[in-house]
Amino acid sequence: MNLPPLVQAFVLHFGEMGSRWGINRTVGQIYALLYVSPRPLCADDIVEALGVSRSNVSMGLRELQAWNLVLPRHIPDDRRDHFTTPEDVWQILRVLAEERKKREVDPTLSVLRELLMQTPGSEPERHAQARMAEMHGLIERLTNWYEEVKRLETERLAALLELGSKVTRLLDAKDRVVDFVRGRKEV
Amino acid sequence: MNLPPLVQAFVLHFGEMGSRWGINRTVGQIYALLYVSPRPLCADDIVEALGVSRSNVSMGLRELQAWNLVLPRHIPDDRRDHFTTPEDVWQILRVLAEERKKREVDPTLSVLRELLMQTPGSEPERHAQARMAEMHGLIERLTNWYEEVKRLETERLAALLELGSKVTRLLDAKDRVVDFVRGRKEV
DNA sequence: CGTAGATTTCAGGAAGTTCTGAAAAGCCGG
DNA sequence: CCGGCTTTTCAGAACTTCCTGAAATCTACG
Repeated sequence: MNLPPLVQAFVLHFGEMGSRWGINRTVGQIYALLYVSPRPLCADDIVEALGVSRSNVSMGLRELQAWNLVLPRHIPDDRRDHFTTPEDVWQILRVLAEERKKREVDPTLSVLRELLMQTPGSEPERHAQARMAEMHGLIERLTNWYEEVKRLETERLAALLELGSKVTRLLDAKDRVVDFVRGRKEV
Repeated sequence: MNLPPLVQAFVLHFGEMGSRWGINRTVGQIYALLYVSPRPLCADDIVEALGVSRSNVSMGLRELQAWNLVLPRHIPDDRRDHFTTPEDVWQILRVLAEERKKREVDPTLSVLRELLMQTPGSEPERHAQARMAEMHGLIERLTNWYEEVKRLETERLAALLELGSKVTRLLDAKDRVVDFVRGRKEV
């Protein structure tokens, strides 16, 4: 591996975290490298920088493309494919959330739906199904929320985050106003 | 494996998803089984139900305890330890979020902080550090939001989810009111 | 204490994944 | 359609993780 120390530390960390994130070391390193790189890199650049085999890089890039985490970029007068990550970290977040949902949540949701359609044949099955319904309900709320929020443009998403739990205070305020108005009508 | 079909399907699914969630098959199955079970189970019950070795169950339970995902429950007149999952799925969600953050986000955050303290020695390093700063900023916003939201009791959390992106409309309304009031003052 | 029941630890085999070099397949200008 | 450059595929080596049975340890009661 042949990189400035700051970059190397970052790349190595992503490699190690890779396994916790369900991607392998090389894929993590490639991503980290592309992320901090000032210009798009081609496979050979990556081989050079990380000191892994050419074919490993090829498979890694393939996987990152499947995740929509890297973008192909054409460099004039160079036949080799080059890759970058999106500039905007919020955009990266969106892609990441979408892909993880697709892989980690959606399959479970569909299995749950299927199992909830069936008729339980015994008391333990009835209980199990009730528990599945609870889980299904929770996941569905979360994904509905996510579907709404993901459409927000960055600006508003940031504002929403900034607000945090204070939102509920805002909600309370609204409720008080509504109550107040109702009260006046009823009087 | 010796389970009613509904339960079996659920357990098998969790086993398969296990690998995507960074836990192994057996751990996933044990969790699923405890989750749908109407009463706490002991290790032998699990061995019986899943058809895996006793020691495997022991290690699985150990890991689930490390994740705070199962609770030991004492059964009168039975020396064996029994385990359940929390009743409340919202509670489960909280624990899950907390543990995943601890394992998947916090280490990166601390590495980023460290690297941002260093002085870049070259132009590529300067660029890399700027990118790290962007990533750090985003993660910090997200975790701050999370820290606030996780304190909400279930009721309010649910309300917040229900609201979804409409929050921003509420925000807009507030802004309009503020602008209006300001306008009147300035007139 | 001693002992029966319960749990944990651990070495090593099974299963799964990651990585490599070599060979095959694509692609493009001439 | 040839020849050089690039990318992909793939079999198997290297490595990692998972799982088991056997042995060690723990624990509570008589």
